Amino acid sequence: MTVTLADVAARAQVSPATVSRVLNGNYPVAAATRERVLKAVDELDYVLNGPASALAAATSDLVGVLVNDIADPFFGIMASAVQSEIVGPGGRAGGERLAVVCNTGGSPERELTYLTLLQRQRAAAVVLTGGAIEDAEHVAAVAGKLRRLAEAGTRVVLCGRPPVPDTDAVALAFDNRGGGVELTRHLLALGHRRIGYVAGPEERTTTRHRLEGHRAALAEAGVTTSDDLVVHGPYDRATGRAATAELLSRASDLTAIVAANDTVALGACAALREAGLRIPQDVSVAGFDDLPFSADAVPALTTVRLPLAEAAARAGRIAMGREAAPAGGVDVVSGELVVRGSTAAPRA
Amino acid sequence: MTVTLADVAARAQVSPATVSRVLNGNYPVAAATRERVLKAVDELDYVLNGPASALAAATSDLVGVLVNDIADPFFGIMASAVQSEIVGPGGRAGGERLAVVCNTGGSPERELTYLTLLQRQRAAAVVLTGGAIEDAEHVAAVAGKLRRLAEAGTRVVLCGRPPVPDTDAVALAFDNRGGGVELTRHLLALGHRRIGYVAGPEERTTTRHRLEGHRAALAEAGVTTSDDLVVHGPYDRATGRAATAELLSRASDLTAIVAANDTVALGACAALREAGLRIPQDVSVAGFDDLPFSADAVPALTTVRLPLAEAAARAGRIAMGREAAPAGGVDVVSGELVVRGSTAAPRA
DNA sequence: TTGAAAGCGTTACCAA
DNA sequence: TTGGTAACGCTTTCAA
Repeated sequence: MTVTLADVAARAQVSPATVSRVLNGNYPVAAATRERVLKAVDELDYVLNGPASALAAATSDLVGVLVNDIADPFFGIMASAVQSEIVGPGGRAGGERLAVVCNTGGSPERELTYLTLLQRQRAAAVVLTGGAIEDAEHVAAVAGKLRRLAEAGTRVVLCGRPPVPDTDAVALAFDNRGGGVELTRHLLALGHRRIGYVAGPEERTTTRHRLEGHRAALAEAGVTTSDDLVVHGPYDRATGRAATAELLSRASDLTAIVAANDTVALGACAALREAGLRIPQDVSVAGFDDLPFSADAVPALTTVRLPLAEAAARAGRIAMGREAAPAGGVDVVSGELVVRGSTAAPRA
Repeated sequence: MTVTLADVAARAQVSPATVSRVLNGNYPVAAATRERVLKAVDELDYVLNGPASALAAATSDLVGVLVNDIADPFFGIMASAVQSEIVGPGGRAGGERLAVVCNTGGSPERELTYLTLLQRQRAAAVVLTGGAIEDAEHVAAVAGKLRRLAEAGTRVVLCGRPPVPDTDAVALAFDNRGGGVELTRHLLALGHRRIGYVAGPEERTTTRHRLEGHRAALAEAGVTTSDDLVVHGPYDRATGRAATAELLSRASDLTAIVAANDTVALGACAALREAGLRIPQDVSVAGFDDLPFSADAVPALTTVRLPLAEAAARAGRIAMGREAAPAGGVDVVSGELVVRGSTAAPRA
């Protein structure tokens, strides 16, 4: 029914082994023979059987990408960056790897489930993006899974989360704490003193690090604040909106708000608009990340640019072995933060 | 090195066949035996070999999802909806299917390449999302590929694009023309007469249908327009911005702009802001789609809601055979359009 | 440079 | 209900 390697071999008058070699291009084959084989492949409209190939070679051309929320443009960009970088060895047409995007929704269980599923697929590599959950038990479980994956030959890349000990996983960490410091310093320099903070979900490395940076900047400037001015929630627009409304009710003298990420910042803008406040005249909004849609669509946004897309791309490259993994398997991206935007000084 | 089915069988004192049956749960096995097997699986930390399984069963648990741009929230939502619906038969934990998200970037070649790659993987299903490219040669090539995929047992779902003849692909078409009519009627009812239109890329079904609807609504109201008021471009923010600037320079008396989708609408808003115009007081912006971030972040946006996420979810279900395919394999979603938002009448 | 043949780990059919 | 055992289609030594 379906065309197999053997069929191609028969038509090209060579052995299956030769056809395999031509197709994989990793073995010397006489030019004339190659032509003959390629011709047969074309005539029979042959398509390699991936599973069979993966079974025999003990590795597949699938690359898993774990994201918290694929509907969030942030992760979409990450996924896209990874996808564009995972061309396989040789880089010939059709020899590309396939990205398996796994939506964990921030759930620890699903994270583990997907890791198992990818292990089952004998994935060539797995890229975990976004902040890690800070639960000792879960961290240990993930570490175990990653170790097992690595043992089975799967390259592991952590993008935007801290390295995992005892693993040869490549870690691309972002300087979230430094970003938090810089963002808040920026607002302080403009004269803001009452600053609300819409933080991400609790028990997340990104949330904690960014908040730490925020507090450090305030302390450094001798500005006192209170826990009242911090509200936690998921990285979505609804949270930004509700949290901002809550902050306004708690402290009507706020002049600025820091949002955990761009999506949250958009929600914050919506809440301010609904409250009849103008941005940035009445309240300035500053957000992390640098998503394309926020940059000029919401010019009031101060953006701390964490070069995530580029980093993801680089992570993909590292994962694919086209670049040596840095010593220790850890590579911290930092010092590349950019503060910009059009936040304004608080009204006199 | 790695644990195999045979190892589990040995430890549980049963045959490999029995272990396979327990794992697949699609065959009667004595409760006691099942327990024993499950225990062995757990103790050995066994993970099924996907490729081997796929080879033997002649089908994999991968589902391909083709999108134009995964960084666009629109497609992120589609991908997410599909992902959440593709639980395999039985629906047991760990028995889930994996979504392979393929970023075509709107390129015909990549579309075909990915289709081939998915064919190679013996994907269980393939979901093509977004408008189709209107090039005869390419359409024929895609149709051929889809036919071949179907022959190999892959379920094919078209989501947001027209059905493909001579294929048993399930098509979920959106009423783009109807949406276009409704959107423009809404603006006309508000009193707008000079309306700019930022269209999507040319040679795309969605672009053409939406624009046709727009023109039909104008004609129906006896409003004359000109090609000057239509600018084409990719579905991105930059296009919305540049196109809007262009439209303003061509016709300074515009009072409303229709954007091809939400992303483009955000860009249009940015351009208006840069031009010193207010939304919707000076110029109203109306966009297609209903992305979460636009609804309240840009309250000036009139939204024509094409229930895409739901449709994708439904498509996923159909694809998985949990729901009978409609007669003829075609299902047109229509009559569910909702016009809402806060566009305003033009200034007197 | 090419061929022959032994796996790779499951599934599914046929018996028992 | 369970076991034995051919496939499944490819890769990869080992020889020639």
